[in-house]
Amino acid sequence: METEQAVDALASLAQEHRLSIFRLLVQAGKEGLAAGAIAERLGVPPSSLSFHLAHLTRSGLISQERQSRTLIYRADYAAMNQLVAYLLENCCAGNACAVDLLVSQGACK
Amino acid sequence: METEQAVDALASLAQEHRLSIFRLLVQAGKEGLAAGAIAERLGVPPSSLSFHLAHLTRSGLISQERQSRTLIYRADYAAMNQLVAYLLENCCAGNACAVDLLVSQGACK
DNA sequence: ACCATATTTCTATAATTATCGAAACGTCGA
DNA sequence: TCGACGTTTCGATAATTATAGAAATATGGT
Repeated sequence: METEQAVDALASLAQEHRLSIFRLLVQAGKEGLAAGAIAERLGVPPSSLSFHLAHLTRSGLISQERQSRTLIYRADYAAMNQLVAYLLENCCAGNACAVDLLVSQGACK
Repeated sequence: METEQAVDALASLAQEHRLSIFRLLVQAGKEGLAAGAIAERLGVPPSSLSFHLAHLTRSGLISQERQSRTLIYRADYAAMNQLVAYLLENCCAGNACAVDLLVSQGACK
């Protein structure tokens, strides 16, 4: 992952509503969630939500699929993993590293 | 790490100059770098640089120590690891995870 | 005390981003 | 084909963030 992409992805997550959206979608898993369902849970007006969904989509962290009248959004785990990998590469540089910490904590399974 | 802190840290990194600063400081290690040295390498005017350093400091990702006339900045690895841990907890949720990927790649030692 | 150096804070301005109502668009069912 | 539904796009405005010169602060050397 290149720096510009990383900045885009970070900017997508660096906003309360968008981070909440992303977390919801991660929880929702491969089923994903309709825009309306997200709006309902977060209490964000439709046009504002749409703005944030578009932001996340542009940066590649989520994807969109039309299912008849509703639009289903899903977290893109690969993109998120790439972002985390980028951060780890740029934060480890031979120093103590989050990976060891997380593995020892049994995070992620 | 709480969501508000995570948003702050993400916002700190979601800016070209600040991400560059952070990467430089990670590379520099515990020695750290003086503000002037950073300014020189990045070609950012002093007052702008100061603005970004303050931003990173506020969010806890870097620390400041005065050494006579110069101010030394250092990356705070613990803070960065906490951020990455937050992201992994919120991106894994039982799914394929960056940690395994990175361990198998031998990232971070 | 004074001057030079390193850096910040102040201040104003420009640029970007967020908010959200209203209008438009795509899709379905009658 | 018409109306209802789910959602986006448009457009105008508010809020936040970035930029950088100039002035101020802190420190050390003479």
